[in-house]
Amino acid sequence: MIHTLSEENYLKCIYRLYLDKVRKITPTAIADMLGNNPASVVDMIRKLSDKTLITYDKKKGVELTVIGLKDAALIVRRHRLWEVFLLEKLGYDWDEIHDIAEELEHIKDSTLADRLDKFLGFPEYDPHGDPIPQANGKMAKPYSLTLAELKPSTICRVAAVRDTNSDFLQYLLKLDIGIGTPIKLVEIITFDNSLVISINGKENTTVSQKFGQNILVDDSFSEDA
Amino acid sequence: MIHTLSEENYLKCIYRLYLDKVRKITPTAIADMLGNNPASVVDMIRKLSDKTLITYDKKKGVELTVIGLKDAALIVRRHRLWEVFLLEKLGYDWDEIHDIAEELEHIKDSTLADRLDKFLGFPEYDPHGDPIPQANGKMAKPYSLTLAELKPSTICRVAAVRDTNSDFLQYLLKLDIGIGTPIKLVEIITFDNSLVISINGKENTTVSQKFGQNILVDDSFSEDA
DNA sequence: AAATAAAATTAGCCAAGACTAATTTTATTT
DNA sequence: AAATAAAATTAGTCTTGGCTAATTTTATTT
Ligand SMILES: [Mn+2]
Ligand SMILES: [Mn+2]
Ligand SMILES: [Mn+2]
Ligand SMILES: [Mn+2]
Repeated sequence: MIHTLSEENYLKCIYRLYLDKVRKITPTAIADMLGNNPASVVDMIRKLSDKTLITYDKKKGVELTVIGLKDAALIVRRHRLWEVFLLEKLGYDWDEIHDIAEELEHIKDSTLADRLDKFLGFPEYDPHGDPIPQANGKMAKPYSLTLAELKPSTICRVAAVRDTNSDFLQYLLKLDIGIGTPIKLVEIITFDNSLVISINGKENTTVSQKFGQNILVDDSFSEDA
Repeated sequence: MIHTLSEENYLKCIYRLYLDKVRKITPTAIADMLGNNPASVVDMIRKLSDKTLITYDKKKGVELTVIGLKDAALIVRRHRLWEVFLLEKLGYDWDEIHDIAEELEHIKDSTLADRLDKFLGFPEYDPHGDPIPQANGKMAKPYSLTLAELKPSTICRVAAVRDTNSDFLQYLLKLDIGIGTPIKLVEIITFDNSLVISINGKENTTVSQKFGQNILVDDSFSEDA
């Protein structure tokens, strides 16, 4: 079964809410995420239900069916593989790739994703640190611990970024923060929860709580001692 | 100015007719090529005229403006660059790439084509032997001499294929004919203009006139003696 | 429990891009 | 020159995927 571009974007949005463990996926939640009108969302919920990609129940909200879950994962797979391609092969910066991948993910061909995967050397993570779903739709657990949740004096590595907004990514480039960069959380300013951090051993910098909530970290070092 | 997917497909179609030196590009000619209804074509002619990509005059038919010509060439540029990518990097066969490139050519990003061009090593021809337009919209003259037009006993090389239909390309694969393959035209059967040819020095084979009209050849050997 | 607010749904409208059927214009034959 | 055929155009319809405005349903407050 093939899907239209719009159907795929809705499906991906529902998948994201599902992964974020939103207890009840409502028309308004979807509308907010896509910037669409709730009335339009209700229409699409009907279409996706008819295609048995989702179920909808006033009590339970929207839920993905087994087919819907797999199809959504495969769209995300294509998105993230194309992001790797754009960054590694075509030399784009990490703040430029998301919007292009947003179009490339909809290219229809049964073997394209797998060929791209092979060509790229079977990458496990995309340039933003997000895990790439496999051909069977299975995906590794995304990172979930944020910099803002750490205790002071903790040392960690940047594992992924939550936001792929271009402004945020460019800010990170300026701060010299990328995937893998070691960061030490020096202090939390109790007044506004600002974070004093040391990036890669350099002098201290202060960033906002919002900033810290968008950096996903790995605080378990097996390789780095 | 950005164009919709449909606008781009119409523009490309008109560009093709222009390159084929069709004396007067009419709504029916466009409709036939795209498999659309002439009424739909008339609608789109209005849209493309409003965007000053073409002019339309009952006497002269459709003509590309300078902008329309360049934009059309850039769509073809993207199509052909993606075809090279799919064949050389992802390992597709030459009969599989056209339809996928038909979608990829519409991806919108100002630097994508040039980056892809560089990544592929600035190829001059696509896998079907068609010249790839440059970033400025200029393109080398396509090959135009067909196998069916040669005199018997002529030896040539396959330079390009006119048709990118999958059946035709698979037939060529089976006959072991690709771009660059040497072919000798042994004899023309006067009854139905069938062609007796020798592929790469092998024993004679007979092919139809239609077949010969879809093989573009180079009969001037500078490198091959 | 009533009142109020928020969310969901319905109804109706719009644009793009396709179609068919009918009509008008242009070209070809006789 | 008429008759006929072909091509172009117009008018009206359909589907997809948006929208707004109005209504109904569900949740929260008071
Ligand atoms: Mn998308
Ligand atoms: Mn990403
Ligand atoms: Mn196309
Ligand atoms: Mn080609």
